[in-house]
Amino acid sequence: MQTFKIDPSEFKSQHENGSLSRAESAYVILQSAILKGLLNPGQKLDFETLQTEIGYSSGTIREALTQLKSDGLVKSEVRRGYFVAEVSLKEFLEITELRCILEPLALSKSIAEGDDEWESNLVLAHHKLSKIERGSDKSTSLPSYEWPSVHKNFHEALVSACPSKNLLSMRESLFKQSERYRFLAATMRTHKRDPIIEHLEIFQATLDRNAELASKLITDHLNHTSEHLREILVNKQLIL
Amino acid sequence: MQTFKIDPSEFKSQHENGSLSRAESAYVILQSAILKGLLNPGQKLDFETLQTEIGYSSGTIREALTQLKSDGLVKSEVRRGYFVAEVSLKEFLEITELRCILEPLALSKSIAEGDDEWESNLVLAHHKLSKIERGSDKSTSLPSYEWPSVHKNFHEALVSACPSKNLLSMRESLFKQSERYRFLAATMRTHKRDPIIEHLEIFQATLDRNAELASKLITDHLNHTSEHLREILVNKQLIL
DNA sequence: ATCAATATTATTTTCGAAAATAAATATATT
DNA sequence: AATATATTTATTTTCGAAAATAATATTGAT
Repeated sequence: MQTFKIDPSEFKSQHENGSLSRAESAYVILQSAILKGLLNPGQKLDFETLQTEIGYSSGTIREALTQLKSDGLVKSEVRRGYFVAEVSLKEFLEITELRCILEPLALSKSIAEGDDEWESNLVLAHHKLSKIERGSDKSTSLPSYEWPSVHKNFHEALVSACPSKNLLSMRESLFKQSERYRFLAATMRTHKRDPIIEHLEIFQATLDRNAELASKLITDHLNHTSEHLREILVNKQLIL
Repeated sequence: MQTFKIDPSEFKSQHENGSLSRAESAYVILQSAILKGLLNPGQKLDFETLQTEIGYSSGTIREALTQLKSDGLVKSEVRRGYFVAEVSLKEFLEITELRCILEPLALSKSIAEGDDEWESNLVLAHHKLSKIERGSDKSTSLPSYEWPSVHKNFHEALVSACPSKNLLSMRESLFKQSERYRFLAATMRTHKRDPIIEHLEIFQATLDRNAELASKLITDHLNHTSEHLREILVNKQLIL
């Protein structure tokens, strides 16, 4: 019996606090394990192991896996069980292409509809991100473990005023999948100059309510990051 | 205790034949009931009723509901249970707008990649559709109960060679949601002239591998159908 | 020794009862 | 009578054991 080296404690607390059901906790735990690469692409996910790792019953685990499947992070075959979804360069490029269509669309709608609350929330989100990216929290250059969630937060704040729930959930699903490739490349080098400037420019164009410019900038941003990741992934021969 | 008037027999057989798990059967049964409007928007879905209607255990029902939720056909609140998703004109227009972006994209890719098998499959699908739409099966003008699945099949055949699984699953999800509004309007008047011609034109442009024209035609098609449905829905005051 | 048929083992899938939680009702207190 | 507290009832959520199915190993026949 293999072990997955998952540490459920940080997520389980949310269940103890009553805000999440157990199935949801299990979902969050597993999702994080897959995104972070603790579970390898293609790996079999057998209930026995997952139960002992996470602690919940088989039925609860099963519900979490069902949800993960709809995120595209897990695949299943009838009466064959569940597997971590595979990764490929082809898929990564497809995801990027779709993001380049949906992100600017969501952003434009958000810009058109965003109210004062949205605006201040965005200012806050960008402030936190730029602080971390400039490493002003601490003078150490070690990549902040918080960066992924703060970065995610900023991009979510940008589009959060978009009224189309469908669009937002598609966007979120693609964002999640991209995160997986980012972790694979393990390039949380937030001290690079380009992304910092790009985030700032997107932020400013959005506050200026310049949808056209903001759309162009976010598309460029996605393409740059994608190209950067692609190089690393191909060099490291992590995906084919 | 309410009853839903669901007839599970037609879908259950698929489970008996071994091709589907029970949870998947339950999923298909419930999905169909929601799409067809047998279950009303906003309606509470309590396990007891669903169990007696469909016959499977609560755990199996629960798994089906989890999947339905990711299709956007069902919503849930923690420890409050499951509900049929609401409908609204606003959402319908959003769905149409997204379809107008994703369908042409998927179609273009399909045209670029489609092989001979795709082509002959498409010819067949269009043949079946046009046969039903012209009512040549029977001279009665009663709307064929098969039309929805044949129509769905044709649109699926168009895009089936698109290599992006993500794009296809988003497209499918939007298609499903649109179906709901179509059933609501209950306008399976397939004898109308416009949609028949439109299907034919899309079909021809696709076979000609004219991605640009095919894209334009499918967008127009979606907008026309949408406008048609919108009128009916608003007139009947089915959605606000 | 090879292949087919059968038995064993390992996993997934399903079930329905138990625990946990929320809603509704009743009781007590001011 | 109105509000707060306790009790009951109704539902959802969780669990782990039983049934179903697939994978593996064993046996027997050619």
